[in-house]
Amino acid sequence: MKIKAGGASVSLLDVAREAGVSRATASLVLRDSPLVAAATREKVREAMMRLGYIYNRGAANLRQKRTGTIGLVLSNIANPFFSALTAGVEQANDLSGSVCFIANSGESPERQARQIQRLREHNVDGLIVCPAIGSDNRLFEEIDRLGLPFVQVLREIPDTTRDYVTVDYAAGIDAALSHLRASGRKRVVYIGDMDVHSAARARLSGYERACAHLNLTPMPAIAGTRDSQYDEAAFDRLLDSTSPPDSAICYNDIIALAVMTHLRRRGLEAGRDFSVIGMDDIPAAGAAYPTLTTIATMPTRIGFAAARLLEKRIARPTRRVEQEVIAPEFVLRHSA
Amino acid sequence: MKIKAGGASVSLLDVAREAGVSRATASLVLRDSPLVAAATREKVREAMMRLGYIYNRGAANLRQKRTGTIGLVLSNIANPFFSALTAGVEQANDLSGSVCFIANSGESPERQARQIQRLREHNVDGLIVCPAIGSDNRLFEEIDRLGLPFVQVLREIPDTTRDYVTVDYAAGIDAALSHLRASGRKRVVYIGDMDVHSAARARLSGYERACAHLNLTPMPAIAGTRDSQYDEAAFDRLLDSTSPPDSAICYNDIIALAVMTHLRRRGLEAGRDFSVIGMDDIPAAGAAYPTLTTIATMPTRIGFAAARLLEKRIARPTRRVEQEVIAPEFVLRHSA
DNA sequence: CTGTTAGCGCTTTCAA
DNA sequence: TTGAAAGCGCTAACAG
Repeated sequence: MKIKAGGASVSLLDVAREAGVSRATASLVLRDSPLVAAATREKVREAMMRLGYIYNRGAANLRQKRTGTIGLVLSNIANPFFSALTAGVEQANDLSGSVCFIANSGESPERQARQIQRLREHNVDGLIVCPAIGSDNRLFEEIDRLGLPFVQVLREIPDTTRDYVTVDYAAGIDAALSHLRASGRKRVVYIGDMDVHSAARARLSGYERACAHLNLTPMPAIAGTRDSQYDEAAFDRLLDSTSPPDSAICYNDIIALAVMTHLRRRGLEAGRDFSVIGMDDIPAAGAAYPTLTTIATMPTRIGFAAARLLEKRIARPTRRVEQEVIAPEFVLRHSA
Repeated sequence: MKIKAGGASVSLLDVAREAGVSRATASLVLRDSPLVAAATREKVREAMMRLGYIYNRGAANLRQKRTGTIGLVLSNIANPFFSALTAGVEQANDLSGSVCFIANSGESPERQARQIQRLREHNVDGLIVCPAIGSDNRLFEEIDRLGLPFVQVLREIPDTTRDYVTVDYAAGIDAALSHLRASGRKRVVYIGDMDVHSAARARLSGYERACAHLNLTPMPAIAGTRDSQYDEAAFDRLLDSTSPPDSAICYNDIIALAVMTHLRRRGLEAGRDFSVIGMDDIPAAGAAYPTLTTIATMPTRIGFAAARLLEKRIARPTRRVEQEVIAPEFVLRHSA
């Protein structure tokens, strides 16, 4: 048994020599080709073991179109919602045998462009992106001009039609408002209005349509910010007005939890005196007191679906564009 | 302006031809070599722009030792703690210009081995691993036999000395117990004892040593499981005993939150009737009611440190092994 | 300062 | 069923 000196890696040629065959034959063994005789295959396999051979995909990629890598570009990895999404992508990848680069744009379009560029240099087979707030179309247009398979998640860039995974927010909000109405609430306010991306707009318009449809009078929405704060003063004014709300549906769980805390400061108990419903079902929602009723937006499932969609696109680049819509689940707990 | 047909990517040779120079010169421009004349550089740069050239690192990597990629193998990406850690790694990588593969072992040593194998095939420059429970030494021995730079985080494999980032749990627990004693608690129980990995053992022994050192009588620990459950029946028996505990320090925040919920069921209010302290400071801790006092284990900082350590190891493979210990922070809220 | 040449480790015709 | 030869896109060593 000979081992190459200096940690230099053993190549297919080494294996071939060791097994007494040509490089081409060894290559066929590598890829389980039926063309090679069982005995030869065995010899080669043994040589690989003996030398501790590691397949060099980098080299193989030079000759093939696919690299078996994809890129996942998120607007904020630290957010538990996105980590669940990542887990979903990872799960699908583990099944398909590809491996995933992760990148964090931190809501910066510049950083996002840099990351995507870097991923392209690494020859990823495709990209899953949750676009940073303020992303412009040009980058994405370039991506599909180049024919790089690409799936958008959650947020849609305007004037764009491509593979896309999103959540049927309207359905979730409809379920939530139905529940509120059934439990006697009549004045539901929406907290966390912001016009930053399609998901935020979809949530608000889901509320508006549900109100119309359930015969509830919509109230003016309370503004929110992209870092999950909301206009507490405006909320206070509304609570002190002559016709205060009796319940709230919030842009996300983080805002909902803040609202509950604020209500407590005002001596109101969420669930009894005022109903609060969040969105996303982050781990903190189940741990809060009272536990937060919320609309679960199924991040793991979103990630899994996006990875599958990307795989399909990579396999057939010209297939028609597909939009997958994940059904949310209404999670009834104690805050509403 | 000519564009290659069929989405075939433009190579450095195309650029060189377009600019009227040789491939080698173009390559130098690519890497900002001072050897090339300003005018030539400009010509080449323009040609790159014109053709929409994308640097192919895969090809470059065939000639160089480094690929500018690292692998991050975690035991559970969906856990918010690890997503914060990932964000830290990403941050360091963004600075150093490398890019990060992410893999999830899901606490399965087999899956972990498969993922690491896959990453090696992609020629990663190094690996950051939080070993799955039950990992055996062989895989890791092989990794450093091959001289693949490698940093362990949080959990230590027995009989091993290599680059390692961990948290000074003992110091955090000491601060927590000091606080409990100062606020009049005398009987502190440890909840979540499990002998699964070094971090779990370090947390329990931190409790034992702090008790000794602060003159508190240690109580028999309540058992926990790796999926963050604990032996509630045993806890009940202890509460009903003749000498019940007046406070608890828990293996992690998840267990601590469950303990608070259980106390409430028994009519006890955390913070007033019984003190509860968690560990890690996950987002849910701040959102709980009462808000959870905890020992923040700084996951982002851990990830950042690990990435830096790995970078140093990659740069100088023979440097002496380094262990970095992150200082935790005691976060005083309302549960204790 | 720029060009020539020789590979990196693999896959892929094509021929034997 | 196996082998020889060419080449993927780049960098490194050397010569000019």
